[in-house]
Amino acid sequence: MRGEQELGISNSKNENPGEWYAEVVRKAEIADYSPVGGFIIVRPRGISLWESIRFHLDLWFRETGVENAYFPVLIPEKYLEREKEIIAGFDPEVAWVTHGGEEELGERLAVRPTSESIIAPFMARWVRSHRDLPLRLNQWCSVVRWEATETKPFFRTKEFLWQEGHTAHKNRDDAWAETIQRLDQYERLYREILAIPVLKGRKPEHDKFPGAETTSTVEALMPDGKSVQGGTSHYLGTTFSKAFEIEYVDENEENQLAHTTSWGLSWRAIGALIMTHSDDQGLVLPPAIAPEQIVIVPIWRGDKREEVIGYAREIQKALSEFRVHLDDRDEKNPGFKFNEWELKGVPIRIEIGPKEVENRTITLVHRPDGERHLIGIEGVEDGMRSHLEKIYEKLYQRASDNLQENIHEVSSEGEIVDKLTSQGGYAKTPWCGEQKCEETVKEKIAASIVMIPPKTEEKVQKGDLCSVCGSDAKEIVYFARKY
RNA sequence: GGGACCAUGGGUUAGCCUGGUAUACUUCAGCGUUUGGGACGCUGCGACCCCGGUUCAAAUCCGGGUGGUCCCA
Repeated sequence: MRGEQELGISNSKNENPGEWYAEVVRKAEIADYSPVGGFIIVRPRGISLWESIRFHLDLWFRETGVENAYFPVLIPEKYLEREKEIIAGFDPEVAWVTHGGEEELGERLAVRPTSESIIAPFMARWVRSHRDLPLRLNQWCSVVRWEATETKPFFRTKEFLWQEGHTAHKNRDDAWAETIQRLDQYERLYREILAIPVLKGRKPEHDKFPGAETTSTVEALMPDGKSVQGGTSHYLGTTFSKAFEIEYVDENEENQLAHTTSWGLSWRAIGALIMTHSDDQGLVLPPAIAPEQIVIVPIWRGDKREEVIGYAREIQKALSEFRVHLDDRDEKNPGFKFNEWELKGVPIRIEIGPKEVENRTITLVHRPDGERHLIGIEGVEDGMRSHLEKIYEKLYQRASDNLQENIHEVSSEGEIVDKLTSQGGYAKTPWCGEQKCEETVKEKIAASIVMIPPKTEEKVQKGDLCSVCGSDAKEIVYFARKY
């Protein structure tokens, strides 16, 4: 039907993923484009997703000793310059404030691209003794990075919402454990809340956060074969402690440098969520994050209206532990409502008509695949819980299958190119550690090393050779095209 | 970092080549009839991305911006 095309999604996820994604984002009322290129306006349904992510992460952070704080959006240039790698790494994409009203400022102010350089000096002030450690701060805020490359809602925007955690510890072991703990929490968020499996590992030397000793990442594979960096956790060693003098007096009354970490997860997670599960009907959301978990659509005929609506309200009440919406609009017919709520991604639809009223039943439909059930209303709450769980399983399973099927073990440059060109996903292969070998691949197919798995999981075997240059391999790496 | 395509009411679009009154569907608002997969009738609101040029006259032709999508590195 014509009307369907115009109201619903007209691009196909398979054939035209870029347009499809843009269309889903706008028609599901997640976001709009801003008049300034690379910025987006996030609508209530979109922010609701972010708030849910924030709710869960924030809870887990608190349970593990993190306190929230807030630091200003503007950072003096002098502060930014105190750590030379930070300034070198971010300089090309810093937005500067130069005027207050008509008056030119004495010193220009950076709109924060990240907050290490404003938080570290205060950590230095607050930390005096080993008794002040560990110090764990987090802030929920937005940052601005003036990206030159093309932007895409949530995946790459010049301003984005994120959380940035900053911690200081007595020694390397404590700080390292911190980075791993945060990475695990990111993995948990993707798995439990977003129904997306991720791979954990570290970034190669040249792709580390400026000033970091190690950058760890969670990577998620999108259905189009590209990898998304879903969150990062940095072990900063004493780089920032030296630059900003974060020192403490230890148990033996000796001065020591603290070891610091930082870790962040942005609304890119929303992009990954949309891209992973949604389809040609629109958004698909896992139950844990859906603004409405269940929508009830009443269907009446003639004089049955009051009876049907009354029964629907009864069901709504029985399900009050869930996020339930009763769509009792008079002016829309059921078909319209079905399509609209599918477009918006509500996991479960309950249809209630005269038949259901008469038999004390409900018809229940799963959003991801249209699976239908006619069930009685005794124990409907428990039933609903298990249906929501099943929907989660379906989504996670499908994403997990996609990931497993697309990790290709290869041992030559030709295979890397072939696999990533024909199927996408990850090319898992031995690497000598030289950047030029990565460059060789990059120039051919714009794929790079996105992740190096922990040594405990993937170790090079004796005799493994770098698949590009053929010299002795130092580690196993994952090549992929990335967002 | 290179290249291609696109921009008309809230959404989808016709018109552009060959300059002159902007097309239709849909959404939206009101009223009435309606409800098991995007209902129907009547009434109403609503648009040529921006700046400049050519011209009596520009949605249309030319130049420059801005924004979006894609391809390549």
